[in-house]
Amino acid sequence: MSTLTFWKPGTTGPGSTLDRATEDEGNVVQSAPSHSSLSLQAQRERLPIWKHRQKILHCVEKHGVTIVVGQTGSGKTTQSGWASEGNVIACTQPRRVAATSVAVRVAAEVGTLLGDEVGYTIRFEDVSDKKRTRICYMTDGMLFRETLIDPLLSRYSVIMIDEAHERSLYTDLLLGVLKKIRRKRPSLRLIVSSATLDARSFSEYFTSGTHPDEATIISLEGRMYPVEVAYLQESAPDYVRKAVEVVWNINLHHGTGDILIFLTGREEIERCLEELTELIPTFAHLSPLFVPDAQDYPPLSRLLRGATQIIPLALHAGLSTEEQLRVFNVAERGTRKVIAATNIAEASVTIDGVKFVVDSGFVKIRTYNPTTSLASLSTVPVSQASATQRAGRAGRTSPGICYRLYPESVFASLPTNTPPEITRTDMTTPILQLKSLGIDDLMKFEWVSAPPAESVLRALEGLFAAGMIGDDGRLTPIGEQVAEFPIDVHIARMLFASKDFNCGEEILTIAAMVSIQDAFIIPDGAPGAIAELERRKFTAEEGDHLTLLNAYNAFTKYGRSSSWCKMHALNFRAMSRAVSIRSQLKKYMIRFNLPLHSCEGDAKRLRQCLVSGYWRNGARWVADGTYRSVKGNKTLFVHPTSVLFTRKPRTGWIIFHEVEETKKTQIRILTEIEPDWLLDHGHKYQHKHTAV
DNA sequence: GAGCACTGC
Repeated sequence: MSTLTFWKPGTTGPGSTLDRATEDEGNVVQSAPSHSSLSLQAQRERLPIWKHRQKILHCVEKHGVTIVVGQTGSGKTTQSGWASEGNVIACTQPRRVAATSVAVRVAAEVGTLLGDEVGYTIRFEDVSDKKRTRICYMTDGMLFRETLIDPLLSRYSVIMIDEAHERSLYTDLLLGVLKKIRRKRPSLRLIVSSATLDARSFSEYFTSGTHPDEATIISLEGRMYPVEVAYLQESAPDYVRKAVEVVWNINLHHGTGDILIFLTGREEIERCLEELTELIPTFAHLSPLFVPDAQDYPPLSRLLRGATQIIPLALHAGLSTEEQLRVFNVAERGTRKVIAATNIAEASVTIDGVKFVVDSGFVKIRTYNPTTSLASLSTVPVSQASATQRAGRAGRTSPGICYRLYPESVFASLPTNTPPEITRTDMTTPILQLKSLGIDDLMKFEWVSAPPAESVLRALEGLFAAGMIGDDGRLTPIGEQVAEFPIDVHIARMLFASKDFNCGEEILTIAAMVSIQDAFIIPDGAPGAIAELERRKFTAEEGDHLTLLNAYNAFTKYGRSSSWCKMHALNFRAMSRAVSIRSQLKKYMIRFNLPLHSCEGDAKRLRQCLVSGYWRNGARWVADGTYRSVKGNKTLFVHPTSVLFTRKPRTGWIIFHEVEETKKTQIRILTEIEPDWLLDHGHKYQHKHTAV
């Protein structure tokens, strides 16, 4: 084992960007607690916002937009005039768990029942009362959706956007719409809560084109412990290996405290934990009894006394809920948890008790290339903001240390922030929604960060080709309706087409099933082979769409139980989500008078209907087992999860749900079709719009 | 014959 030398430039003290306290996190939704006055007092002390409420209220009264730096939660604004007489305060979060857990806490603090004065609204769950709720926590996507119904958001007097620095797609869209709303309705007050680095740009955004007093910035003290940052003197060629070495050294030289390692994906996490457990028996079996004379091995004896037993744990989104919850078990005395995690641990999941962070400095990020219309998943260096956030994970309950597996010079060269999601995503759905809001001139829309012009163009072209917008650039009647569907544009288009093919019932299920990820759980090794056999029971020879339909129907038939899923290699969480999505989409189908006819086992009709949504995604089988795309003749590899992974389709032609570039260009969720069906749509397209 | 960062409606 090589010795590691880290250079320690000093402690990051209060006032730095590390000093940010986040109050909203917590993965586990708490049950509504009943507070004694003592614990209520304790809660207040934990919420700096309570201490600073007068300061915030003062700003909110004086300025249209208040940017709050370093603090979250809107606590006591409830008791101000802003929440009286039919006025409601909205408070948005980028994630569902955050929206619910903050609502639970604030309800307890205010001393009301959840869903009464304080409530929350997230997809599939509305725990609020139209008349009584004064402060409503919600996801930013939910509030954006509300603008489609009430474009001025007239029921709200104050809107607070929390975690704005994360720059989620809907945070950005919401900020853009809110700036527009404030011109028409200046009485609406905004509070934007962000980390230090972005505060000024938010303030500049809201003051540009208005008067300089429009926005103000206030800074609140955080409550976090200092985190010492150590850098490697040289970059490691293999950061997984290096992470293992660093963890082992921490284990030898430092006292108690859990270790959190940031890696990029499941494969790395598994390798890291494997190498780590390989080390454990190496040292553990050399217990003092088996060492002939400890005096002869001073380093080893020191090691044996100093080494704490480690508990290796993985944390990534692919795990079941049970497996994810294991990271919250408190380590027994004399042991420490070593958690190898993806970016999920950066903001979504907070683990207290972590004293050491080991940061690889890399992250997997999804980017959309508008030129090729391809989404790609690639490993890139993290941003400084991200690295800072990761380091902060070591100082939640006590002072900590963050080991960065790269030199400080590399940190200095990292981009300041991760590019906002809106700049690296397919804009088709967002643009349809903005059009539905009456924003027809996208050139005039004030983006916080503009998406690439090509992205906007590509989206407009696609919407035009799909008949969602007309020659005048405005929404067509069907475009208006599709904009309301909480699903991808082309899938929504397919739901409308089901009317012509008499298969609404089945297409609805397929629409829900393609919206979830990973319906099947196929683990590695021997259990994987058994799971594979289970999956074959659902396999339809026509392809994956029908296989998913079979799985869904079996799931509902056999009682929607978690144990049944376990037996049949299905992901219970994902399947339950599909049930919720289906019932939500069904409401829209009824509203738009789309019949819910069954195709009565006529798979041909079903496949024809699929082509109406997916005709742009056609491909042809070639002898080497890969496919060539109809559009662009690109080589496409079948994803190994497909039932057509090993089989040549009878007709040689397929449509697919999505394509993604990883190491290869892969297509997921395939169905065999007749080439004529594709041509029919192609002709229509060519005929209607000559410019492809 | 082989693989999946993370959200959201």
